[in-house]
Amino acid sequence: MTRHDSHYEEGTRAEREGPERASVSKAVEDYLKAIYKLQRAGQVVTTSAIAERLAVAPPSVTNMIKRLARMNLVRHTPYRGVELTPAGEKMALEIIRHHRLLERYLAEALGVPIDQIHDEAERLEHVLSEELEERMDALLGYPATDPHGDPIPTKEGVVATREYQSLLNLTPCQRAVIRRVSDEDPDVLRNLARLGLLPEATIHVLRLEAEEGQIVVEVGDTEHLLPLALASAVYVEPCTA
Amino acid sequence: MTRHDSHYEEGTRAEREGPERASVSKAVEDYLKAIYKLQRAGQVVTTSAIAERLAVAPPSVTNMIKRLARMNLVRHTPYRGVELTPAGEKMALEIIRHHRLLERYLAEALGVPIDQIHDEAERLEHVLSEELEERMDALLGYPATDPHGDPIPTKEGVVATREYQSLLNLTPCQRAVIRRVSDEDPDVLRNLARLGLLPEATIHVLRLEAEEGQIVVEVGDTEHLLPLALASAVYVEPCTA
DNA sequence: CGGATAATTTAGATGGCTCTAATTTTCTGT
DNA sequence: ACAGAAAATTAGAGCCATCTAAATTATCCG
Repeated sequence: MTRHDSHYEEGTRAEREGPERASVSKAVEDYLKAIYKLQRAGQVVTTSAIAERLAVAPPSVTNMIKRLARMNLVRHTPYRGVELTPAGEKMALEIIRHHRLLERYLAEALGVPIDQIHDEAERLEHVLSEELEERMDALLGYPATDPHGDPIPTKEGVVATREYQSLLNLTPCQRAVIRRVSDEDPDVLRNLARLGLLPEATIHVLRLEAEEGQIVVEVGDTEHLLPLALASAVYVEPCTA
Repeated sequence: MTRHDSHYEEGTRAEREGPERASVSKAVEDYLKAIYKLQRAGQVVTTSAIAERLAVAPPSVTNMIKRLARMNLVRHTPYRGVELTPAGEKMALEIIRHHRLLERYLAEALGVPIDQIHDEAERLEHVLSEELEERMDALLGYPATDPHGDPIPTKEGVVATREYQSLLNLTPCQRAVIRRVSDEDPDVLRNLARLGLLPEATIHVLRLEAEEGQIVVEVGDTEHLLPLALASAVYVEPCTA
């Protein structure tokens, strides 16, 4: 009866919270990741925030929250919001690690354009084995960040968080190294890539255009007028020289 | 209301049989693949054969068959068995293409041992985008077979089927090139790999041991006594010299 | 050819994840 | 401090994919 081995992998096993290996559905992983990111962005994580992030109706969230609470991945105070337990946070970080490692791999090994890697990784992250994770990690030389500049959590769940300042804060004549670009909007990302405005690039602020925070920057040998939408997606570390 | 975009992707859309793009659940893909393989292995595809292959109870199969029939992926004659429609076969071949391309990629680009590639590919095949498929294909130089020697269907759904004879049919002193190894049993595969008995290897049959079809073969410079379990998993093309 | 056996299907249930509509609770502004 | 608005939850439903138990249909053999 090999039949009974494979069908109850999704969730049921995790409920008796064995320390074994938590096989969990894609939906659960998506919720954990969303909660983690909202939590990290400050304040309490509300039902509606999760709903919006996952493009799901609020009652679906309430429903899932209850399941997550039963699995001890989340602590829920009704009407008050939700908080990851250590177990939940660990799981969230594993998924984020998968995601960011995949992004790096897709960009580096397969040459996938940076504005597409997010969506690809989004689908792959749920089926990446530890074995493959390890192989990709080694092949890439154990990278610390993904192509957007976001830190890749370690296998132990440690995230090297660093805050960078917005490109918008720079003043004319300053030089800076791009450290992170927002991965929110693929369009923005595609345009940044076209202009060479990606992490590790050095830029030189030439001047500010009066209206609406537009900035003229020099990258390599060419100068570009950056609209607000682009400039606000770029985070930099000013050169101290 | 971006909310309504993403939730009805699994199956529901395919039911109104648009010629657009069939987003289909993992389960549907698994059934199609199973039916394809059983169909190809000859005879009528029965409910119980599918059930056994997928390690699922027969009523689950009946249930899914009805859904597949509604989607026009399968023709079902109650109590008589099932047959893929052209649309169903095309879809099955796409998945098999994904699977075999992934196997090749995992082996070649990531160095995953041959006895593990099947299970990895099994999970990845359902989330591989056309974009990534194309990139992997190009990177590998458009390979014709997977590491077990099974043909990779083209994007158009053409499979270059070739029949090879079993190693067991060879007679002493014959030389042959291994063309295919069965991917059924990972253990067998691991042992074959350990002995260098993989596709493209040239072997030399030294003699047959009396009992139970054991065979002594030379691979490279060393000779091995192959138990039946191993020998029967190897398919060869005899050298015509 | 007809009854026993095997295969298939129907019936009915469950769990996961989603939805809308209705209700309850919390927040907020005057 | 309270009424109206906003947020969260409950209620009730549906689809997918699975299960077990029971009924039906096909097959096979004496």
